[in-house]
Amino acid sequence: MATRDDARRRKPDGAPTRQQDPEGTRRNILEIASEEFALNGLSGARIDEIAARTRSSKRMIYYYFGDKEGLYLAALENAYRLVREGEAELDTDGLPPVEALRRLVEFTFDHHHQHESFIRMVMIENIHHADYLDRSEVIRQLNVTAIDNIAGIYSRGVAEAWFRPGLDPVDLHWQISALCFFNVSNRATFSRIFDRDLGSPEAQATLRGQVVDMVLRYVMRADRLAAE
Amino acid sequence: MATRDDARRRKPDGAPTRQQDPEGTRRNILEIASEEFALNGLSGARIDEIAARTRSSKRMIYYYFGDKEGLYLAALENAYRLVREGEAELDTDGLPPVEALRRLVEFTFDHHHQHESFIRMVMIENIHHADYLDRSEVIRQLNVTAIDNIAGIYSRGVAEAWFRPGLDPVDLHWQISALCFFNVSNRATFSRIFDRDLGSPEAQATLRGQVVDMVLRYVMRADRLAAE
DNA sequence: TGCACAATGTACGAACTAGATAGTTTGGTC
DNA sequence: GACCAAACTATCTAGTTCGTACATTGTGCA
Repeated sequence: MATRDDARRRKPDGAPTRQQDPEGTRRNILEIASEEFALNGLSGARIDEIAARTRSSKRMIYYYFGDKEGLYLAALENAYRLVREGEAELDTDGLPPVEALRRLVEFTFDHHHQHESFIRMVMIENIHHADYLDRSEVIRQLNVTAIDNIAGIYSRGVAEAWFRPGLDPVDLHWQISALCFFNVSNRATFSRIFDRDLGSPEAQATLRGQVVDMVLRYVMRADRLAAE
Repeated sequence: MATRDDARRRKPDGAPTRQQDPEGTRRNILEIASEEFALNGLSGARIDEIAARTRSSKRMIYYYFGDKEGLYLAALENAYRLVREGEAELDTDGLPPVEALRRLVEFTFDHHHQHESFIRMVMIENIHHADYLDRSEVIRQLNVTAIDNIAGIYSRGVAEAWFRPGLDPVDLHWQISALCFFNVSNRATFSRIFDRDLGSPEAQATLRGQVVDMVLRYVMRADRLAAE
Protein backbone atom coordinates (compact mmCIF):
# COMPACT_ATOMS: atom_id res chain seq x y z
CA MET A 1 0.00 0.00 0.00
CA ALA A 2 1.18 3.47 -0.81
CA THR A 3 1.25 5.48 2.38
CA ARG A 4 1.63 9.23 2.16
CA ASP A 5 4.43 10.49 4.33
CA ASP A 6 4.91 13.96 2.93
CA ALA A 7 2.10 16.37 3.48
CA ARG A 8 2.29 18.06 0.13
CA ARG A 9 3.08 16.36 -3.16
CA ARG A 10 4.37 18.42 -6.00
CA LYS A 11 3.34 18.52 -9.59
CA PRO A 12 5.98 17.60 -12.15
CA ASP A 13 6.68 21.31 -12.59
CA GLY A 14 7.47 21.68 -8.88
CA ALA A 15 4.46 23.77 -7.93
CA PRO A 16 2.82 22.60 -4.68
CA THR A 17 -0.44 20.80 -5.12
CA ARG A 18 -3.16 20.36 -2.59
CA GLN A 19 -3.44 16.78 -1.60
CA GLN A 20 -6.46 15.16 -0.06
CA ASP A 21 -5.84 12.85 2.81
CA PRO A 22 -8.70 12.96 5.29
CA GLU A 23 -7.41 10.24 7.58
CA GLY A 24 -3.90 11.63 7.66
CA THR A 25 -5.08 15.17 8.28
CA ARG A 26 -7.35 14.06 11.06
CA ARG A 27 -4.65 12.01 12.71
CA ASN A 28 -2.10 14.77 12.39
CA ILE A 29 -4.43 17.31 13.99
CA LEU A 30 -5.26 14.90 16.79
CA GLU A 31 -1.62 14.24 17.56
CA ILE A 32 -0.70 17.88 17.84
CA ALA A 33 -3.86 18.72 19.74
CA SER A 34 -3.16 15.93 22.24
CA GLU A 35 0.28 17.35 22.92
CA GLU A 36 -1.02 20.86 23.37
CA PHE A 37 -3.92 19.89 25.60
CA ALA A 38 -1.74 17.64 27.74
CA LEU A 39 0.74 20.46 28.12
CA ASN A 40 -1.57 23.41 28.64
CA GLY A 41 -4.97 22.11 29.60
CA LEU A 42 -8.28 22.79 27.92
CA SER A 43 -8.42 26.53 28.48
CA GLY A 44 -4.66 26.91 28.25
CA ALA A 45 -4.31 25.32 24.81
CA ARG A 46 -4.75 27.63 21.82
CA ILE A 47 -6.53 26.60 18.67
CA ASP A 48 -4.32 28.88 16.61
CA GLU A 49 -1.21 27.36 18.12
CA ILE A 50 -2.46 23.85 17.42
CA ALA A 51 -3.33 24.82 13.86
CA ALA A 52 0.08 26.37 13.31
CA ARG A 53 1.90 23.23 14.38
CA THR A 54 -0.33 21.09 12.22
CA ARG A 55 0.41 20.30 8.61
CA SER A 56 -3.17 21.43 8.10
CA SER A 57 -5.12 24.54 9.05
CA LYS A 58 -7.54 25.91 11.60
CA ARG A 59 -10.32 25.44 9.09
CA MET A 60 -9.71 21.71 9.14
CA ILE A 61 -9.86 21.53 12.92
CA TYR A 62 -13.38 22.92 12.83
CA TYR A 63 -14.23 20.82 9.83
CA TYR A 64 -13.34 17.57 11.58
CA PHE A 65 -13.91 18.31 15.25
CA GLY A 66 -16.59 20.96 15.35
CA ASP A 67 -15.22 23.17 18.10
CA LYS A 68 -12.52 23.33 20.74
CA GLU A 69 -14.38 21.07 23.12
CA GLY A 70 -14.92 18.50 20.41
CA LEU A 71 -11.22 18.47 19.73
CA TYR A 72 -10.45 18.12 23.42
CA LEU A 73 -12.86 15.22 23.77
CA ALA A 74 -11.31 13.48 20.78
CA ALA A 75 -7.86 13.97 22.31
CA LEU A 76 -9.08 12.57 25.62
CA GLU A 77 -10.60 9.52 23.99
CA ASN A 78 -7.47 9.01 21.98
CA ALA A 79 -5.32 9.12 25.12
CA TYR A 80 -7.45 6.49 26.86
CA ARG A 81 -7.51 4.27 23.81
CA LEU A 82 -3.76 4.37 23.34
CA VAL A 83 -3.03 3.57 26.95
CA ARG A 84 -5.60 0.81 27.26
CA GLU A 85 -4.24 -0.80 24.13
CA GLY A 86 -0.79 -0.74 25.67
CA GLU A 87 -2.10 -2.44 28.78
CA ALA A 88 -3.18 -5.41 26.75
CA GLU A 89 0.48 -6.33 26.41
CA LEU A 90 0.65 -7.46 30.02
CA ASP A 91 0.53 -11.22 30.36
CA THR A 92 0.53 -12.86 33.76
CA ASP A 93 -0.92 -16.21 32.78
CA GLY A 94 0.92 -19.12 34.24
CA LEU A 95 2.72 -17.07 36.87
CA PRO A 96 2.16 -17.96 40.51
CA PRO A 97 -0.20 -15.42 42.12
CA VAL A 98 2.41 -13.49 44.07
CA GLU A 99 4.61 -13.15 41.02
CA ALA A 100 1.64 -12.25 38.86
CA LEU A 101 0.61 -9.47 41.22
CA ARG A 102 4.16 -8.20 41.48
CA ARG A 103 4.34 -8.19 37.70
CA LEU A 104 1.03 -6.34 37.41
CA VAL A 105 2.12 -3.62 39.81
CA GLU A 106 5.50 -3.20 38.17
CA PHE A 107 3.88 -3.01 34.79
CA THR A 108 1.36 -0.42 35.94
CA PHE A 109 4.10 1.63 37.56
CA ASP A 110 6.22 1.59 34.40
CA HIS A 111 3.29 2.14 32.11
CA HIS A 112 2.13 5.23 33.96
CA HIS A 113 5.68 6.49 34.05
CA GLN A 114 6.01 6.09 30.30
CA HIS A 115 2.71 7.77 29.49
CA GLU A 116 3.03 11.04 31.27
CA SER A 117 0.86 12.91 28.83
CA PHE A 118 -1.97 10.45 29.45
CA ILE A 119 -1.61 11.10 33.17
CA ARG A 120 -1.73 14.80 32.51
CA MET A 121 -4.88 14.43 30.45
CA VAL A 122 -6.53 12.57 33.32
CA MET A 123 -5.40 15.27 35.76
CA ILE A 124 -6.88 17.91 33.50
CA GLU A 125 -10.05 15.94 33.14
CA ASN A 126 -10.34 15.72 36.91
CA ILE A 127 -9.93 19.47 37.15
CA HIS A 128 -12.98 19.60 34.92
CA HIS A 129 -14.82 17.19 37.22
CA ALA A 130 -14.74 14.51 34.51
CA ASP A 131 -17.38 16.36 32.53
CA TYR A 132 -16.01 15.39 29.15
CA LEU A 133 -15.33 11.82 30.12
CA ASP A 134 -18.96 11.74 31.09
CA ARG A 135 -19.98 12.70 27.58
CA SER A 136 -17.88 9.99 26.01
CA GLU A 137 -19.55 6.72 25.16
CA VAL A 138 -16.23 5.33 24.02
CA ILE A 139 -14.12 5.60 27.12
CA ARG A 140 -16.18 3.72 29.66
CA GLN A 141 -16.20 0.61 27.53
CA LEU A 142 -12.40 0.53 27.57
CA ASN A 143 -11.95 0.12 31.27
CA VAL A 144 -13.41 -3.23 32.24
CA THR A 145 -10.47 -5.40 31.22
CA ALA A 146 -8.10 -3.97 33.82
CA ILE A 147 -10.36 -5.24 36.57
CA ASP A 148 -10.71 -8.69 35.05
CA ASN A 149 -6.97 -9.09 35.15
CA ILE A 150 -6.65 -8.15 38.80
CA ALA A 151 -9.70 -10.16 39.78
CA GLY A 152 -8.23 -13.26 38.16
CA ILE A 153 -4.89 -12.96 39.90
CA TYR A 154 -6.48 -12.19 43.22
CA SER A 155 -8.89 -15.11 43.21
CA ARG A 156 -6.09 -17.51 42.30
CA GLY A 157 -4.04 -16.06 45.14
CA VAL A 158 -6.83 -16.58 47.63
CA ALA A 159 -7.49 -20.11 46.39
CA GLU A 160 -3.83 -20.99 46.85
CA ALA A 161 -3.79 -19.42 50.30
CA TRP A 162 -1.24 -16.75 49.44
CA PHE A 163 -3.67 -13.83 49.60
CA ARG A 164 -6.06 -12.98 52.37
CA PRO A 165 -9.73 -13.15 51.41
CA GLY A 166 -12.33 -10.41 51.47
CA LEU A 167 -10.69 -7.79 49.26
CA ASP A 168 -12.42 -6.09 46.36
CA PRO A 169 -10.59 -6.13 43.01
CA VAL A 170 -11.80 -2.62 42.16
CA ASP A 171 -10.45 -1.32 45.46
CA LEU A 172 -7.20 -3.09 44.73
CA HIS A 173 -7.07 -1.41 41.38
CA TRP A 174 -7.73 1.90 43.12
CA GLN A 175 -4.80 1.41 45.46
CA ILE A 176 -2.37 0.39 42.77
CA SER A 177 -3.52 3.26 40.59
CA ALA A 178 -3.19 5.75 43.43
CA LEU A 179 0.45 4.95 44.01
CA CYS A 180 1.43 4.70 40.35
CA PHE A 181 -0.56 7.75 39.32
CA PHE A 182 0.68 9.99 42.11
CA ASN A 183 4.24 9.08 41.17
CA VAL A 184 3.78 10.88 37.89
CA SER A 185 1.11 13.44 38.67
CA ASN A 186 2.70 14.98 41.77
CA ARG A 187 6.34 14.50 40.98
CA ALA A 188 6.90 18.19 40.28
CA THR A 189 5.56 19.61 43.53
CA PHE A 190 6.90 16.79 45.68
CA SER A 191 10.36 17.07 44.19
CA ARG A 192 10.48 20.80 44.76
CA ILE A 193 9.13 20.76 48.28
CA PHE A 194 11.40 18.03 49.53
CA ASP A 195 14.28 19.03 47.32
CA ARG A 196 14.71 15.58 45.78
CA ASP A 197 14.68 14.75 42.11
CA LEU A 198 12.05 12.03 42.12
CA GLY A 199 12.37 11.70 38.37
CA SER A 200 15.91 10.31 38.49
CA PRO A 201 16.32 6.65 37.60
CA GLU A 202 17.54 5.83 41.11
CA ALA A 203 14.60 7.52 42.82
CA GLN A 204 12.19 5.83 40.44
CA ALA A 205 13.73 2.42 41.08
CA THR A 206 13.37 2.93 44.82
CA LEU A 207 9.79 4.11 44.58
CA ARG A 208 8.88 1.27 42.29
CA GLY A 209 10.21 -1.30 44.71
CA GLN A 210 8.35 0.31 47.58
CA VAL A 211 5.07 0.45 45.69
CA VAL A 212 5.32 -3.24 44.82
CA ASP A 213 6.17 -4.01 48.42
CA MET A 214 3.29 -2.00 49.70
CA VAL A 215 0.72 -3.74 47.53
CA LEU A 216 2.07 -7.22 48.20
CA ARG A 217 2.13 -6.66 51.95
CA TYR A 218 -1.42 -5.41 51.77
CA VAL A 219 -2.72 -8.40 49.86
CA MET A 220 -0.70 -11.28 51.22
CA ARG A 221 -1.60 -13.24 54.29
CA ALA A 222 0.42 -12.26 57.33
CA ASP A 223 1.70 -15.76 57.88
CA ARG A 224 3.05 -15.84 54.31
CA LEU A 225 4.81 -12.57 54.88
CA ALA A 226 6.40 -13.66 58.11
CA ALA A 227 8.00 -16.53 56.26
CA GLU A 228 10.11 -14.26 54.11
CA MET B 1 -12.68 46.37 68.16
CA ALA B 2 -14.91 47.64 65.39
CA THR B 3 -14.67 45.23 62.50
CA ARG B 4 -16.05 46.28 59.17
CA ASP B 5 -18.53 43.77 57.86
CA ASP B 6 -20.26 45.82 55.23
CA ALA B 7 -18.17 46.86 52.28
CA ARG B 8 -19.58 50.32 51.95
CA ARG B 9 -20.59 52.56 54.77
CA ARG B 10 -23.05 55.31 54.14
CA LYS B 11 -22.98 58.95 55.07
CA PRO B 12 -25.79 60.23 57.28
CA ASP B 13 -27.57 61.43 54.14
CA GLY B 14 -27.51 57.91 52.73
CA ALA B 15 -25.02 58.49 49.91
CA PRO B 16 -22.42 55.73 49.60
CA THR B 17 -18.97 56.66 50.78
CA ARG B 18 -15.68 55.17 49.83
CA GLN B 19 -14.13 53.31 52.71
CA GLN B 20 -10.49 52.39 53.16
CA ASP B 21 -9.67 48.94 54.39
CA PRO B 22 -6.49 47.66 52.79
CA GLU B 23 -6.27 44.40 54.71
CA GLY B 24 -9.91 43.57 54.19
CA THR B 25 -9.82 44.36 50.50
CA ARG B 26 -6.71 42.30 50.00
CA ARG B 27 -8.14 39.37 51.89
CA ASN B 28 -11.44 39.57 50.07
CA ILE B 29 -9.72 39.56 46.68
CA LEU B 30 -7.52 36.66 47.72
CA GLU B 31 -10.48 34.60 48.88
CA ILE B 32 -12.41 35.00 45.68
CA ALA B 33 -9.31 34.51 43.55
CA SER B 34 -8.50 31.29 45.40
CA GLU B 35 -11.93 29.92 44.65
CA GLU B 36 -11.74 30.85 40.99
CA PHE B 37 -8.24 29.50 40.46
CA ALA B 38 -9.02 26.27 42.28
CA LEU B 39 -12.12 25.87 40.16
CA ASN B 40 -10.82 26.92 36.76
CA GLY B 41 -7.05 26.79 36.84
CA LEU B 42 -4.61 29.55 36.07
CA SER B 43 -5.52 30.08 32.45
CA GLY B 44 -9.16 29.18 33.02
CA ALA B 45 -9.78 31.78 35.70
CA ARG B 46 -10.80 35.24 34.52
CA ILE B 47 -9.60 38.42 36.15
CA ASP B 48 -12.85 40.13 35.21
CA GLU B 49 -14.85 37.38 36.82
CA ILE B 50 -12.77 37.51 39.98
CA ALA B 51 -13.12 41.29 40.09
CA ALA B 52 -16.86 41.07 39.61
CA ARG B 53 -17.30 38.68 42.55
CA THR B 54 -15.10 40.83 44.73
CA ARG B 55 -16.37 43.66 46.85
CA SER B 56 -13.56 45.56 45.20
CA SER B 57 -12.53 46.14 41.58
CA LYS B 58 -10.15 44.96 38.89
CA ARG B 59 -7.96 47.95 39.45
CA MET B 60 -7.41 46.85 43.03
CA ILE B 61 -6.32 43.40 41.95
CA TYR B 62 -3.54 44.94 39.93
CA TYR B 63 -2.86 47.43 42.67
CA TYR B 64 -2.22 44.72 45.24
CA PHE B 65 -1.02 41.75 43.22
CA GLY B 66 0.65 43.22 40.16
CA ASP B 67 -0.63 40.84 37.53
CA LYS B 68 -2.54 37.61 37.08
CA GLU B 69 0.44 35.44 37.91
CA GLY B 70 1.11 37.44 41.06
CA LEU B 71 -2.46 36.85 42.13
CA TYR B 72 -2.20 33.15 41.37
CA LEU B 73 1.01 32.85 43.34
CA ALA B 74 -0.56 34.61 46.30
CA ALA B 75 -3.52 32.23 46.12
CA LEU B 76 -1.19 29.23 45.97
CA GLU B 77 0.79 30.41 48.99
CA ASN B 78 -2.42 31.08 50.83
CA ALA B 79 -3.68 27.57 50.14
CA TYR B 80 -0.48 25.98 51.44
CA ARG B 81 -0.42 28.19 54.51
CA LEU B 82 -4.02 27.42 55.43
CA VAL B 83 -3.57 23.69 55.08
CA ARG B 84 -0.26 23.53 56.91
CA GLU B 85 -1.71 25.52 59.76
CA GLY B 86 -4.52 23.01 59.97
CA GLU B 87 -2.05 20.17 60.15
CA ALA B 88 -0.59 21.59 63.31
CA GLU B 89 -3.74 20.47 65.10
CA LEU B 90 -2.69 16.85 64.93
CA ASP B 91 -1.28 15.60 68.19
CA THR B 92 0.05 12.07 68.52
CA ASP B 93 2.23 12.55 71.59
CA GLY B 94 1.80 9.86 74.16
CA LEU B 95 0.11 7.42 71.81
CA PRO B 96 1.77 4.07 71.23
CA PRO B 97 3.51 4.03 67.81
CA VAL B 98 0.94 1.92 65.99
CA GLU B 99 -1.91 4.07 67.24
CA ALA B 100 0.04 7.23 66.48
CA LEU B 101 0.63 6.15 62.89
CA ARG B 102 -2.98 5.12 62.47
CA ARG B 103 -4.02 8.49 63.79
CA LEU B 104 -1.65 10.29 61.44
CA VAL B 105 -2.95 8.48 58.39
CA GLU B 106 -6.58 8.98 59.35
CA PHE B 107 -5.93 12.64 59.99
CA THR B 108 -4.18 13.08 56.64
CA PHE B 109 -6.99 11.27 54.85
CA ASP B 110 -9.66 13.44 56.45
CA HIS B 111 -7.68 16.61 56.07
CA HIS B 112 -7.18 16.12 52.34
CA HIS B 113 -10.82 15.22 52.00
CA GLN B 114 -11.87 18.43 53.72
CA HIS B 115 -9.56 20.65 51.71
CA GLU B 116 -10.49 19.80 48.18
CA SER B 117 -9.65 23.21 46.84
CA PHE B 118 -6.14 22.90 48.21
CA ILE B 119 -5.79 19.57 46.41
CA ARG B 120 -7.02 21.21 43.24
CA MET B 121 -4.48 23.98 43.57
CA VAL B 122 -1.71 21.41 43.89
CA MET B 123 -3.04 19.54 40.85
CA ILE B 124 -3.06 22.76 38.89
CA GLU B 125 0.41 23.59 40.08
CA ASN B 126 1.61 20.18 38.92
CA ILE B 127 0.08 20.82 35.52
CA HIS B 128 2.35 23.86 35.47
CA HIS B 129 5.34 21.73 36.46
CA ALA B 130 5.48 23.46 39.85
CA ASP B 131 6.85 26.61 38.24
CA TYR B 132 5.13 28.99 40.61
CA LEU B 133 5.85 26.96 43.69
CA ASP B 134 9.45 27.20 42.60
CA ARG B 135 9.26 30.98 42.70
CA SER B 136 7.82 31.02 46.19
CA GLU B 137 10.19 31.46 49.09
CA VAL B 138 7.32 31.08 51.48
CA ILE B 139 6.01 27.65 50.65
CA ARG B 140 9.07 25.51 51.03
CA GLN B 141 9.58 26.63 54.58
CA LEU B 142 6.14 25.36 55.51
CA ASN B 143 6.74 21.73 54.72
CA VAL B 144 9.38 20.47 57.10
CA THR B 145 7.15 19.87 60.09
CA ALA B 146 5.12 17.12 58.43
CA ILE B 147 8.25 15.01 58.11
CA ASP B 148 9.34 15.61 61.70
CA ASN B 149 6.05 14.21 62.87
CA ILE B 150 6.31 11.03 60.84
CA ALA B 151 9.98 10.59 61.63
CA GLY B 152 9.25 10.77 65.34
CA ILE B 153 6.49 8.20 65.25
CA TYR B 154 8.49 5.88 63.04
CA SER B 155 11.63 5.91 65.16
CA ARG B 156 9.62 5.22 68.27
CA GLY B 157 7.94 2.35 66.47
CA VAL B 158 11.24 0.84 65.45
CA ALA B 159 12.68 1.27 68.93
CA GLU B 160 9.72 -0.55 70.43
CA ALA B 161 9.96 -3.30 67.82
CA TRP B 162 6.57 -2.64 66.27
CA PHE B 163 7.90 -1.24 62.99
CA ARG B 164 10.47 -2.77 60.71
CA PRO B 165 13.66 -0.74 60.36
CA GLY B 166 15.19 0.74 57.22
CA LEU B 167 12.34 2.91 55.99
CA ASP B 168 12.73 6.55 55.04
CA PRO B 169 10.25 9.00 56.64
CA VAL B 170 10.06 11.08 53.47
CA ASP B 171 9.18 7.98 51.46
CA LEU B 172 6.58 7.13 54.06
CA HIS B 173 5.13 10.57 53.72
CA TRP B 174 5.09 10.06 49.96
CA GLN B 175 3.09 6.87 50.27
CA ILE B 176 0.56 8.28 52.68
CA SER B 177 0.20 11.38 50.54
CA ALA B 178 -0.24 9.36 47.38
CA LEU B 179 -3.21 7.44 48.76
CA CYS B 180 -4.86 10.40 50.47
CA PHE B 181 -4.25 12.78 47.59
CA PHE B 182 -5.47 10.43 44.88
CA ASN B 183 -8.65 9.89 46.85
CA VAL B 184 -9.57 13.50 46.24
CA SER B 185 -7.77 14.33 43.01
CA ASN B 186 -9.00 11.40 40.92
CA ARG B 187 -12.37 10.83 42.47
CA ALA B 188 -14.24 12.26 39.49
CA THR B 189 -12.71 10.10 36.76
CA PHE B 190 -12.54 6.98 38.91
CA SER B 191 -16.16 7.29 39.97
CA ARG B 192 -17.33 7.72 36.41
CA ILE B 193 -15.27 4.94 34.92
CA PHE B 194 -16.20 2.35 37.49
CA ASP B 195 -19.66 3.71 38.02
CA ARG B 196 -19.32 4.07 41.77
CA ASP B 197 -19.84 7.18 43.79
CA LEU B 198 -16.57 7.30 45.66
CA GLY B 199 -17.61 10.53 47.31
CA SER B 200 -20.39 8.93 49.35
CA PRO B 201 -19.81 8.64 53.10
CA GLU B 202 -19.87 4.84 52.90
CA ALA B 203 -17.31 4.66 50.11
CA GLN B 204 -15.10 7.16 51.91
CA ALA B 205 -15.26 5.18 55.14
CA THR B 206 -14.23 2.03 53.31
CA LEU B 207 -11.37 3.71 51.49
CA ARG B 208 -10.17 5.34 54.66
CA GLY B 209 -9.99 2.04 56.47
CA GLN B 210 -8.14 0.45 53.59
CA VAL B 211 -5.61 3.25 53.36
CA VAL B 212 -4.86 3.00 57.06
CA ASP B 213 -4.55 -0.75 56.73
CA MET B 214 -2.24 -0.47 53.79
CA VAL B 215 0.16 1.88 55.53
CA LEU B 216 0.19 -0.08 58.77
CA ARG B 217 0.84 -3.36 56.99
CA TYR B 218 3.65 -1.72 55.10
CA VAL B 219 5.36 -0.35 58.17
CA MET B 220 4.73 -2.99 60.79
CA ARG B 221 6.91 -6.02 61.33
CA ALA B 222 5.42 -9.16 59.86
CA ASP B 223 5.48 -10.99 63.17
CA ARG B 224 3.46 -8.20 64.76
CA LEU B 225 0.91 -8.40 61.98
CA ALA B 226 0.52 -12.14 62.28
CA ALA B 227 -0.45 -11.67 65.92
CA GLU B 228 -3.60 -9.80 65.03
C1' DT C 1 -16.93 14.39 -19.42
C1' DG C 2 -19.34 16.57 -16.14
C1' DC C 3 -21.59 16.50 -11.67
C1' DA C 4 -22.06 16.23 -6.68
C1' DC C 5 -19.90 16.38 -2.74
C1' DA C 6 -15.86 16.02 0.24
C1' DA C 7 -11.68 18.37 1.49
C1' DT C 8 -9.00 22.50 1.86
C1' DG C 9 -7.19 27.63 1.76
C1' DT C 10 -7.73 32.60 3.01
C1' DA C 11 -9.39 36.35 5.20
C1' DC C 12 -11.95 38.39 8.57
C1' DG C 13 -14.81 39.77 12.61
C1' DA C 14 -17.09 39.80 17.12
C1' DA C 15 -16.23 38.99 21.71
C1' DC C 16 -13.15 38.58 25.19
C1' DT C 17 -9.15 39.62 28.28
C1' DA C 18 -5.21 41.30 30.59
C1' DG C 19 -3.72 45.34 31.74
C1' DA C 20 -3.14 50.72 31.45
C1' DT C 21 -4.50 55.66 32.03
C1' DA C 22 -6.35 59.30 34.48
C1' DG C 23 -8.43 61.12 38.07
C1' DT C 24 -10.82 61.04 43.01
C1' DT C 25 -11.37 60.18 47.94
C1' DT C 26 -9.70 59.07 52.54
C1' DG C 27 -7.31 59.31 56.75
C1' DG C 28 -3.41 60.48 59.20
C1' DT C 29 0.13 64.15 60.43
C1' DC C 30 2.06 68.45 61.43
C1' DG D 1 -6.81 73.10 57.78
C1' DA D 2 -3.09 72.25 54.47
C1' DC D 3 -0.70 68.49 52.72
C1' DC D 4 0.37 63.90 51.13
C1' DA D 5 0.64 59.07 50.38
C1' DA D 6 -2.22 55.24 50.27
C1' DA D 7 -6.54 53.46 48.79
C1' DC D 8 -9.88 53.58 45.53
C1' DT D 9 -13.28 54.38 41.04
C1' DA D 10 -14.40 54.69 36.28
C1' DT D 11 -13.14 54.13 31.64
C1' DC D 12 -10.29 52.85 27.81
C1' DT D 13 -7.18 49.94 24.77
C1' DA D 14 -4.15 46.85 22.43
C1' DG D 15 -3.84 42.35 21.54
C1' DT D 16 -5.76 37.77 21.56
C1' DT D 17 -8.85 33.96 20.52
C1' DC D 18 -12.56 31.28 18.94
C1' DG D 19 -15.15 30.69 15.25
C1' DT D 20 -17.18 31.67 10.37
C1' DA D 21 -18.02 33.21 5.43
C1' DC D 22 -16.67 32.45 1.11
C1' DA D 23 -13.91 30.65 -2.45
C1' DT D 24 -11.36 26.82 -4.46
C1' DT D 25 -9.64 22.28 -5.44
C1' DG D 26 -9.73 17.18 -5.61
C1' DT D 27 -12.27 12.70 -6.31
C1' DG D 28 -15.43 9.07 -7.15
C1' DC D 29 -19.02 7.97 -10.09
C1' DA D 30 -22.82 8.15 -13.53
